[in-house]
Amino acid sequence: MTQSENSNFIVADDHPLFREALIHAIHNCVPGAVIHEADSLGSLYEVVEAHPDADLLFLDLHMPGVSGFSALAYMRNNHESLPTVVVSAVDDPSVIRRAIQHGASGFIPKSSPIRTIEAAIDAILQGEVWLPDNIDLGAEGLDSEEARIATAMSALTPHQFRVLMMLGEGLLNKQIAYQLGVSEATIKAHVTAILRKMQVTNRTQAVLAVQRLNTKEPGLLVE
Amino acid sequence: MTQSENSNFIVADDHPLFREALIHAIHNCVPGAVIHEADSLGSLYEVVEAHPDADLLFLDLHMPGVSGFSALAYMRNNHESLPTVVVSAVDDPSVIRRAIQHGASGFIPKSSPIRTIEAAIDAILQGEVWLPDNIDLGAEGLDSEEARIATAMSALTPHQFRVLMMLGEGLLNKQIAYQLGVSEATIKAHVTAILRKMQVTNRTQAVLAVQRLNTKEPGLLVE
DNA sequence: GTTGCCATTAGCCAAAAGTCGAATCCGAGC
DNA sequence: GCTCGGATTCGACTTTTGGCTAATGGCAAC
Repeated sequence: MTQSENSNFIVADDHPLFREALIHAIHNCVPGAVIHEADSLGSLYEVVEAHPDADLLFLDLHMPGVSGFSALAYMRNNHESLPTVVVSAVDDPSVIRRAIQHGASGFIPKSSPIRTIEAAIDAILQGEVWLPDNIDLGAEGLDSEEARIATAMSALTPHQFRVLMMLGEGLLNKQIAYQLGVSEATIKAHVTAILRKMQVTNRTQAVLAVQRLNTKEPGLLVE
Repeated sequence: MTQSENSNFIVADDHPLFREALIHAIHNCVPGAVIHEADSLGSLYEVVEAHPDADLLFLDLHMPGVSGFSALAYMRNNHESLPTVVVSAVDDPSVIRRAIQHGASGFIPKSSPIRTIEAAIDAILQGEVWLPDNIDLGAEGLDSEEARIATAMSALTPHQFRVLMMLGEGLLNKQIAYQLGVSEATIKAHVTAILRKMQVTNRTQAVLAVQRLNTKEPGLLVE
């Protein structure tokens, strides 16, 4: 019961059932809340654009069109005034830690009991950063390479970001153009811009960079 | 003290210090053991070829040239008679589970005390599958997509496999050709063969497939 | 309004990627 | 020795990428 003067929330999750459950929980916390839904990267764009005044975004890490921290990184750097809570089925401590480091205002595991979820929503609306129990954020900062990629990626325009995600599916320029309903020349222009901003020289490297922001653990490369 | 009639072992790890420690432990278990070392994918090929009669391979999951289960999958399907023990700094239960499912004869976390490592070596030489304590293999089989990729990958020839790993580093055909000392046309031919065997249509998709065999958790895609 | 950024497209070009067919090499088996 | 099949190699050819320029329209800030 935090505020009720027409609070605006956005729930982005591709699982209708869970979306509904979450919305229900939100209504319990904020009776008069207005809630907008998104079930994919595309609809998230639309909803965020249509409601730039939203108070809070509940973001799933896995939706059609995006996977991992890409969307979170992008959101945090392009809509700074919109706090984002990550809602995810993965509740690995390192994933939680990384979500917070990427700017999330909280992390709600999907496996949480409703009571807990409601407590989380309340806490976050109070401005707290809510985390599951037993989570030690630890001192270790974000992998510097990962941070660099996140920053580079948030410099992308919405279209570019979307194209990048599609590159990450192994699609051809031609296929991307068709799916987005624009000419291949446009996609090429976007890709060129993406490569420049990401500081890589070809699409494969761009895709590899995106992979580093997946929910899986970071590089653990040579050490 | 299991056997000592000229046992042959291969230790593949890019960390000299740890390699030495492991060799020392092996000698403690098998006094007269002959040990061959590899510190990269390239040298692993050479050593395995030079000693096809080896009794056991200790394989690190992260070496220059390979990362994740790729090398394990390849080894298991191309040198079936050579049992392979995974030695890794990552000791996540799911990683251990997947290593076994990819055919490893055991899993030794690098963090183990020497005593434990020696016990593990002994056990494995007796033909047992050794695992760290508290590991429940569980019933869940390998992600079917992951299994498909592993199978496809083990159908690759050594050269093709190597090229695939280099694709996974975002290298150009030209760079791969230079590093392997052959013409670009050769690499292109390899790549074409790789794409066919992996059932993908371009290098980006091949790289994405390889990524699925990384130490990180499997897909957890749409669900 | 003007300025600037973004998105869109075309056209051109060089480089890279990918396909095909063919020559060569090499080990297993006869 | 010989043959056979697969691996490796490569050149020629087509398609895809990616860089560059330039022009258009929309939108937001100044």
